[in-house]
Amino acid sequence: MAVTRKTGEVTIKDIAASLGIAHSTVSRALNDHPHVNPETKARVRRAAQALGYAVNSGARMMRSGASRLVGLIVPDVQNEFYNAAAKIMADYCAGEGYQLVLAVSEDDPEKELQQVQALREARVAGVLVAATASPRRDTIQMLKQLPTVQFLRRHPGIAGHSVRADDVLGIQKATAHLIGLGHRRIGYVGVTEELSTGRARADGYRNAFLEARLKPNAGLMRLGAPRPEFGREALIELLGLANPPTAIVVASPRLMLGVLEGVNRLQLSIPEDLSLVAYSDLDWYRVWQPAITAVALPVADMAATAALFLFRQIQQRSTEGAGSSTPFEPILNPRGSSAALPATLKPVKSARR
Amino acid sequence: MAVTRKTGEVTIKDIAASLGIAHSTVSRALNDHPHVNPETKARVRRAAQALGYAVNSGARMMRSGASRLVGLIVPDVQNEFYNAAAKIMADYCAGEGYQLVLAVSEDDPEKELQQVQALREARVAGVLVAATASPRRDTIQMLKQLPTVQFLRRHPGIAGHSVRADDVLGIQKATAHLIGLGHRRIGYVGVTEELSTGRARADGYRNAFLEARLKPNAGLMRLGAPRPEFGREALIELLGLANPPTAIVVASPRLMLGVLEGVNRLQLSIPEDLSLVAYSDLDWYRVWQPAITAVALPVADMAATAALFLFRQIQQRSTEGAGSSTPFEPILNPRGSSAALPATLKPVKSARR
DNA sequence: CTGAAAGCGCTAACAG
DNA sequence: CTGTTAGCGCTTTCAG
Repeated sequence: MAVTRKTGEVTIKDIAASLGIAHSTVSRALNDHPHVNPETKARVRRAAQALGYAVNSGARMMRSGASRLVGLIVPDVQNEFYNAAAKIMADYCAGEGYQLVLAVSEDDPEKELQQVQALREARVAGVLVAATASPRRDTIQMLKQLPTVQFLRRHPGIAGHSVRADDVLGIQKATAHLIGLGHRRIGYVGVTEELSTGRARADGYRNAFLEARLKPNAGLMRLGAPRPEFGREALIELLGLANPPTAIVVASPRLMLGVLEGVNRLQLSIPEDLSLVAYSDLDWYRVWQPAITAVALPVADMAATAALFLFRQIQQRSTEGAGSSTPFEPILNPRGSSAALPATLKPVKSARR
Repeated sequence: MAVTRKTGEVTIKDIAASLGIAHSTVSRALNDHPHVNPETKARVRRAAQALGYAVNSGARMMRSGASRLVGLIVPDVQNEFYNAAAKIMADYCAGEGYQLVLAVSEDDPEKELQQVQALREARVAGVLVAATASPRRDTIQMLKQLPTVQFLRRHPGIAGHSVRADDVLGIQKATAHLIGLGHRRIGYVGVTEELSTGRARADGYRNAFLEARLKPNAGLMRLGAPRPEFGREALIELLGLANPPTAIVVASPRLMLGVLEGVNRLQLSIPEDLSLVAYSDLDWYRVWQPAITAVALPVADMAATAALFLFRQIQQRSTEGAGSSTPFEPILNPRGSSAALPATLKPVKSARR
C-alpha cells in the first residue's frame, strides 16, 4: 500500500498526500509539536504506521546539525572490560534514542585516526573513547571539536571529561594484599607505561612497596603490549630468574590469559608455587581452580557515568567537559590464587606490615 | 582558518569559494571522478585538508539512498562468539569504508524491534543479525526491506543469506567423543529449542546416540535460557539424580560458566567425577585445569563470510540473498576435561563404536 | 492551528 | 574538463 517514490521509501510527503494535508504539518505532528490539533496528530501517526514510515535521519540531521549517533572507540572489543562497557553504553544510548557506532582501533593510532574521521563524517553527536597511547595530532584536533568523554584511559591532550578507575589504588591494593601475605619477591606483569593506565598501574605497584617501607624491585617488572603472548613470555622469564618471584600481580586480563598459559606450561601449582592476583575481575576467574584473586573495576558504574557525562555535554552543546571526575575505586576480591608465603620459601627478612 | 557558516562546519561550497571554482567540481574531485583535471583534484584535496573538511554523510546519503553504515544486531556483546564476530565484522566494514552500528537485543523481541527501527531510520546499508527466538512481525517485515545476512542463528521468516555453523554436527561430535570414551549416561545442558541453534544442538546430541545405536535419554537433557544461572542449576539437578550422568555436553559458553560454578559448588573433580565438553571454544578453556575439551566454531571465517555476503547484497542492491550457505564445520578440540569412563563406574553395557 | 516556501550539503543531469 | 541547476527529505520560519 506504501506510496513509493524513486527511492522506494515512504516520506512525510507521502503521508501528507494520503491525508490531504501539508507535509510540514506531518512533520510537526510526528515531532509532537505543541501547536498541532491532537486529532490531526493521531491521524498522522496512524497513517505513518500504516505506510511503514521511518524518518530519514540523514535528512533530519541536515537541519538539526548532528545525528542521533554516538561513537564508541575502543582498542579491543574482545577485552572483557570494553565489551562490558559497550553493553552498558549501548543500553544507555538506546534509552536516550541514540545508537552506538562501534569503532575498533586495535591500539593503532592510524586506525584510530581513520575511525575518528569516519565518525566525524557520520556527524556523530559525541564520542566515547579509550584512546591509544599516542594519538595522531589530527585525531586529537578532531576530538576537540566534538563532545567527547574518555573512559578508562586518559590522554591529557584530549579535552572533555574523563571517567577512570583509580588504577594506582587498584594495583596498590593488589600488591599490598600479597605483601600482607608475606610475599616480598613480587613480580609485576603490566602494560606499557606509554598508556595512562600502564603508568598508573606501575605506580600502584611501586607505591605498595613504599607504603610498606620496602623497596620495589624493578628487575621483577615486565611491561609490554596487552597481549597474551607477552604475558606468557613475561611469566616464563620471571620464573626463570635465579631468584624468582613468589607472587605476581598481573595488570590486565589479556596478560592474565598469557600468564596462566605460562603457569600450565611450567606446570606450576597455584598458589603453592606462585600466588597470583589479577587486575579487572572476569566472570571465569571465579570458576578457575583455585579461584583467582582479582581487583574488580566497577565497569557498569564507569560506563554509565561516561555515558551520562557525554549526554550532558551533548545537551549543553559544549565540547568541553568539566575535567575528570573522581576516579572509581577498584575492589579487591581475595580468592584462592593468593596465599600466605610458606615460611620455608620466604626469601627475604620478614617485615610484617 | 576554516570558513564557518551557520553550522560551523566546512562544506564543499567553502572549498569551492576558497578556490574560486564551482562546488560541483569540488564534489567530483573529492569523489575521484574520472573527468577532472588531476591538477584541480590535487588543489581541491589540499584545500579540503587545509580547511579540515569532512563530508556530511547525511547529505550524501540523501542523494545516494543509503548511508555507509551497517547494523549489527546481537543478543549479547559479552558472549565471546559475538564479540569475536563483531571485531572481524568491524574490521571488514572499515576496509570497505563502512561503520558498524552496534545494536544489542538482549534476546528481547521488543528491544530487537526498536533497534531495527532505529537502524532503518539511520538508513543503514545493510544488517547483520543473530535474531531472537520469536522476532516481532514488524521486525521481520522491516528486515525484508533491507540487505540482511543472518549469522549463527537462523530464523526462517527472515529473508536473505544466512551463515551458520553446523550445530547438529558440532554437538554430535562432542557427544560422540564422549560415547567413544565409554560414557553412556551423558547429560546435555543447552539452550531452548525455540532458537534455531538450540534445536539443532539438541538434535546433534540425539543423533550421536542414534548413530551409535544407543538410545538418547531425554531425562538427562536440560534446556533453558543461555545464562550462567541456568547452567549451574541444571548441573546441580543432573548430578542430584539417582543415576547421575558421568559426562555432560554443554552447548553454550554462558551455560558453561554456570556449569563450572556448579562443579566447584559440588566439589567435583574433572574429569574423574565428570567429563565435560563445551560448545564454542574460548581462550580461557585452554588454561583451565584441566584444559577444557571444546568444539570450536570457526568464528573468524563465519564473520568474514557474513560480511562478504552482506556487501555483495549491498552492491547488487538486492534484498534477497542466495539462501543459506554450506554450514561451517565445527572442530573438536579434545583436552583434559574429557576422559575415558572408569570401568568401575560404567553403568551400562559397553557397546564400542 | 495549518499551509507555503526556503534551504540544509550534497550529487548528478545537462550544458557548455 | 568545468559550471549551472535541480532536488533528495526534512525542519523551520513566515503567513495566514
